[in-house]
Amino acid sequence: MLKPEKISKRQLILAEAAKLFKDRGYSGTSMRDLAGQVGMEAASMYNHIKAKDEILASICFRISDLYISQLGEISATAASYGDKIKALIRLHIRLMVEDGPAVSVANHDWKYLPEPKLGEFKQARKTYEKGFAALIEAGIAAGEFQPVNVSVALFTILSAVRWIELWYRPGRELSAEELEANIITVLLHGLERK
Amino acid sequence: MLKPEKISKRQLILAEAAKLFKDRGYSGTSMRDLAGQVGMEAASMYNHIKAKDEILASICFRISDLYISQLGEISATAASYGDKIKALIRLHIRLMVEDGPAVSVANHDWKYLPEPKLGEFKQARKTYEKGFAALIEAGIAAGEFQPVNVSVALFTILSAVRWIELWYRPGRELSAEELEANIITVLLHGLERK
DNA sequence: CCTACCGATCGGTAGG
DNA sequence: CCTACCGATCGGTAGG
Repeated sequence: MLKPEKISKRQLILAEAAKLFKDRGYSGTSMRDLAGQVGMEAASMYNHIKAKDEILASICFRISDLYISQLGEISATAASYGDKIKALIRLHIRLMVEDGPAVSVANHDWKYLPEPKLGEFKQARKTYEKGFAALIEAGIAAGEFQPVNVSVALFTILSAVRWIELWYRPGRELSAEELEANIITVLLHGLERK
Repeated sequence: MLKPEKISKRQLILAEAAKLFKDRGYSGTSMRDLAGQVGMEAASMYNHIKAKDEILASICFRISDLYISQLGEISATAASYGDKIKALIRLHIRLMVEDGPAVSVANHDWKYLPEPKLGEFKQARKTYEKGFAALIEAGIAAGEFQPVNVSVALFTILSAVRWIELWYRPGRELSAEELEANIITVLLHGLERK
């Protein structure tokens, strides 16, 4: 028999955990902090989750799975490399706006995963980075992009979109669409006027 | 009477703390971890520092003071706005390579500062960001830069240089000079070939 | 889902 | 700079 209540309680714990981990870090968040946010005693949470690090793993891998599957879809389209990069930038911004705390945890707190989860996550991240880098490399080979160092281009783009969660507040002054357009301008066309 | 030994012991504690905070986070690093790294008992460190959070504050404000004073010097030169931005990018890369762990702590662990230090640090960061933004704004007004949203340009540049410490290993494949040149190309000229 | 509790570890102090 | 120790809090379990 399915227990929909148990599933949603677990989701609630994961969602509140993402918010707390984002604000105070994984080590800085106690199971009692989290229990208070969820509205139960710390001991009761163990009916829904196995351990503190299982919460962390669940958040991190949900996000990395999402990114990897989306990258696959975007890579498989017939668009130009410039348009594929733009689609990836939009993907990052959209996920950041819709799922901010979890994205933040996957970006910063993954290092507290215990082995072997830590190794698996690093592997997943490397898979994503390699797929992204392959698009940049192909764009250079096709003459679409400048012949820059691929790692520098990759991490400049990734860092620009990852840092959004640290300063961007939706609605205030800049809409998500304007944010996308401006980041694409800076990264693809450059700050300097030609 | 000056006690040069005490001063250098304190510096040693601060240097080792920066490395541990970078790797495990502030909350994830215990005073016993740190004491082990320094080569003394946890209790003995209190002869050199007042409290754990005083270590954090010392690291964070040393870095923020450095950035603010350097920004002032660069702003005061007669260079073009493009050259001023380039000089700031080089400053960030140089400090990252020379003082990586401390820069990393100032970028990530400042949020664990207790009040009123937390407010002071946020203020210092805002001062730096406003000075940087003023250069971008002036560059746009002078027709040197494209009319992009200033916040987007500012944080795209800042994030690109801050993220370097998470992936760049000096010497391997890419020298610091090549790194500088490539980042400047992507950020100022854009990835797409014109 | 709660009460009661475990052993371990935390930042920090007393006293020498 | 060390030994010895403090009260608080940690992640987690037993038992209901």
